[in-house]
Amino acid sequence: MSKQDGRVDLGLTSVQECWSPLVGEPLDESRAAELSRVFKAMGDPVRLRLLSLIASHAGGEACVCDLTDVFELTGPTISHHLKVLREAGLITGERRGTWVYYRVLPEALGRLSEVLTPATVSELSIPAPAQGDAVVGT
Amino acid sequence: MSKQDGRVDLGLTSVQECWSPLVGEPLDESRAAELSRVFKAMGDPVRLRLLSLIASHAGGEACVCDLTDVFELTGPTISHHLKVLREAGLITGERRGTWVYYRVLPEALGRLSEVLTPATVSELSIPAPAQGDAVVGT
DNA sequence: ATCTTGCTTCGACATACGTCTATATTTACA
DNA sequence: TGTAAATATAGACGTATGTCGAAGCAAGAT
Repeated sequence: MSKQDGRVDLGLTSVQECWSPLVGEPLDESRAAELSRVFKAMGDPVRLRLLSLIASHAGGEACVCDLTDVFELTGPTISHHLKVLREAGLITGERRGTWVYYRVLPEALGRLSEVLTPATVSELSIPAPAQGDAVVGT
Repeated sequence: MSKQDGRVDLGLTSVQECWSPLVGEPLDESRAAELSRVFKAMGDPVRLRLLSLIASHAGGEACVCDLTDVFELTGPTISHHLKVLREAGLITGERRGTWVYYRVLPEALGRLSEVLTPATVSELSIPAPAQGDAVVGT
């Protein structure tokens, strides 16, 4: 994907460290399984909104009652979705008194964005290492 | 989620543009539906590997025959998964002669990473706008 | 023309998933 | 102790999804 066609040539030969895991080299079976579990958890509109509601809630956390009201779904259904997000490692829940508070695990989102971001570092508005090119680690 | 707790305060008051859509404000129903369709497409190990294989293949594209060999799955199944990725807007296919070549749509990955990245910009190694803070557009 | 090869579509099937109601569990409070 | 409120779990049910084999469609080869 470098020299012989019309696309950007970053002048890198040992490129792997610079590219995302996704586009740099074929994902191996186990990493794909691992990653797909997280994406699958986000592959439902209700769960995405839950994630977003939790993340954007004041204090970075939200109790289940805050979340249940937003949807026209029963408690058990919300509880189920929260469990899926929890088991995907995207959120964590803590009981305080009668209520259970959920918050997003930032590392999880971070790892995910790592998978996607570098793929398009040249096309995005993210300030890429400017006279970069020489950045290749080792 | 800014001043009153122990977390990073970027000194921003009108913060939305700086945060990802996901953590900045609750995702509205239609955007969540839209996004979740893409995540759902990536929520399968085979499809993730297909995406990765296409992206990392020489020339940035791969023909279906290149992909089929990698898996112990029948042609129709691979074809089905490619269709899902296509309909999610993640890849595009072009017929040249007998073969069909697929390539990843970089904007799609870009948009996705936009959703995730800024959420953790402070914890990642991505060079964030340095004396930034003033970056808030309008 | 007909055959072959590469890929897609169709139809069927088993399993996974989202939702519900009913029931359990945990904690607070009278 | 008992009752009420907030979540979670269990079980059931319909729909969606991943997989396959068989059949269809293009495009080159004979």
